[in-house]
Amino acid sequence: MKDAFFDQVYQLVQRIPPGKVATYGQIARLLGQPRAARTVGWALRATPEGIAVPWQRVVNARGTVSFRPGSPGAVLQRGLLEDEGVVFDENDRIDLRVYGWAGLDPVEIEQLLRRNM
DNA sequence: CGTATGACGAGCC
DNA sequence: AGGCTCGCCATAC
Repeated sequence: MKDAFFDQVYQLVQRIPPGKVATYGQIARLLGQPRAARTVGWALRATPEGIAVPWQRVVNARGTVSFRPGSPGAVLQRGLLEDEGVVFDENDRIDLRVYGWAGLDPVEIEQLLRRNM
């Protein structure tokens, strides 16, 4: 497929339902690049403001926001998630067993990506 | 075309 | 437990 990895990330992240979160590594694995977690973060950082990508629904493997604590980005991401009903515990962590997104089947991934090439 | 850059993650200490 | 190192890899320059 001709789409750059970044675009694949955007396509998949748009499938995360409100109130659920996925991890960088999970997105990377679902796209068939299990070692590209950092690149997923890079892609989200570069998210075009024009398109509606729910970037706030992607957190790190520990269930925490990956911005420097107290930074504008961190406050914004947490606020957006809480507005969707996601709960942070006393350690600023999200229980992925509760709010973690199940992801998509390989077949669904293929269809999703093929649709946009 | 080589080097740098992380919104990561697993493992080691 | 919590911090630190080191590998990773698509892009940017």
